[in-house]
Amino acid sequence: MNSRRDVFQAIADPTRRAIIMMLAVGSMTPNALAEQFKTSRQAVSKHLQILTECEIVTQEHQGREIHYHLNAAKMKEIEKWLEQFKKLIAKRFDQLDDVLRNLKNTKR
Amino acid sequence: MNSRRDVFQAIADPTRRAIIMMLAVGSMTPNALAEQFKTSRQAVSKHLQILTECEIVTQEHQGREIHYHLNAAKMKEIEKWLEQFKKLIAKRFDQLDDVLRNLKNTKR
DNA sequence: TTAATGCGCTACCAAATGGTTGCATAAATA
DNA sequence: TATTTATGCAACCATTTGGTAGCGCATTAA
Repeated sequence: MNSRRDVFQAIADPTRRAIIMMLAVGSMTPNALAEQFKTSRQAVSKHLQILTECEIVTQEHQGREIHYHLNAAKMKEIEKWLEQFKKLIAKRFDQLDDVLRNLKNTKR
Repeated sequence: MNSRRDVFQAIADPTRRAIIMMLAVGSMTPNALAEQFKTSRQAVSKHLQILTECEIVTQEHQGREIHYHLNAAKMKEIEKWLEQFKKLIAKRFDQLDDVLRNLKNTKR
């Protein structure tokens, strides 16, 4: 309920996912980003603010422009969670294997 | 803004992530799930409804109990997105390599 | 200096979210 | 049959979200 600012929140919005993809290619300004989408500059700016709070993005002031850089390392957290998840799934299949093995052994 | 019901929405909430983890181990009823958390049965039920709409979870009626199963395949979508992302990042590093190579070649 | 540009920030708004309480229904139990 | 149990569902509420419009502040251009 409270404003969780984590990676999962960051990638929950499709516009934000698109922004992340753009910044994965190279740093950009809010205006440059906004031109790529159908949303306004302000909307993009708001997403950038959220992404900054999630520590997925950092600012670099260059004159009157602000370049947004991607903190790719932060994305590792998603990968880590997915790995954990996959480990649990694997364990489940292992248990299934055990069951199947037992069935095999006990069958006449 | 509209109610997007996708995998990314599904894992955006920490309680929902926990539910997914529980179901990764084995199918469970709402009551059994609720006992694991500090939230109410109804709250968990609402999350299960969202997860069902996201097609991450399926129901299996068994008498008066409803067993919720995880559709692990759906989680692949996250993995797929992450792969795409990593490909872009890799490309960026490749470009950086090019730059470095050029610097090396042109330096006296 | 004046005008234009890039951007943040503050309302403001409709819709969604996450949660609670209470009721209805179906199944198991006494 | 009466009661308990498992669950969904609707109503309600405070907060968040995603978006727009407009103001203000630097920085660059004319």
